Amino acid sequence: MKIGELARAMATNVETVRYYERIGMLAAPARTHANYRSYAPEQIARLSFIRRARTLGFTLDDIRELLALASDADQSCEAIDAMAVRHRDAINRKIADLTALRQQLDDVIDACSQGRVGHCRIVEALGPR
Amino acid sequence: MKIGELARAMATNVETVRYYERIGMLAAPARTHANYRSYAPEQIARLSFIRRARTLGFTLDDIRELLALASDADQSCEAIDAMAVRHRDAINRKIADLTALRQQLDDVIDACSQGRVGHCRIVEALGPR
DNA sequence: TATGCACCCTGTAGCAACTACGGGGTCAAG
DNA sequence: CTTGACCCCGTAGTTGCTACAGGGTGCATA
Repeated sequence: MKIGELARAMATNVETVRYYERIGMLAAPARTHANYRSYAPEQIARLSFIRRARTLGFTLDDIRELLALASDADQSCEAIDAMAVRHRDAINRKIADLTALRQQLDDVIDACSQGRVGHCRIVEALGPR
Repeated sequence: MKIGELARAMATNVETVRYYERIGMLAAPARTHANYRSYAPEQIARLSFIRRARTLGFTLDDIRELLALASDADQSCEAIDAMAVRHRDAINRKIADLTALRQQLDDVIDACSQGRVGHCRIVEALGPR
């Protein structure tokens, strides 16, 4: 599988795949006669894992760790579970922060009475003190 | 006011203030005899605006635009209101994304039965297909 | 007076996770 | 045989800071 097909299949883009190779998230694949990258099923699966974990918000470092943990099938699931829980907690904090922030924005937006900038509540809300 | 006092007052740090100057968010302030930056009230107010808008999640580009709009007190408030609303919508989308993501994480965490990695639902959930 | 310490200066490089470019090679179709 | 879609490499840009390194300044204390 060439890099373009792979990228399309993973809904990512070619540069990202090459980037992952450069930083060691993916092993360098075999090359065709024309020096094109040629991906084996194993590497395709690994990229799939990486992309899915990324869309779940794991960092590349998290994913390195998850992959290391996942590579030993006999190991306990505990560490992986713990990572997922930690990550969920971080997401919960992010949601809480954004919700508070939306409330503040709602407040300034509601206060805006479509006047002149000189009396704009939004501008005032952002001003000093 | 020296840069250190300013930074403390704004709960930001010195490097950030200098960074804002470098990228043109803040004008270069006057200098003391010792070549120390010396901030006038106007610039302090501007930094306050920037920091408050940043904590509300506006990007520096957004803030540049807000500052430009806010600088003409006679102008209508409309454009500023529209920016705030656009921004709130973006935050709402972010909250929705994170909430969906938390649901997925909850699912895999609930499915995890503390077994071996070979059968870990989290690993499976991230795997190909 | 010396000296220590907190503060200030500049300039550059690093972070995460890509994205975009420039300048070229390869391959299949028409 | 040329056009277009693909591939290669290397480097630099993005956002919003943060962290040095290697120096200067200013005030209090011994």
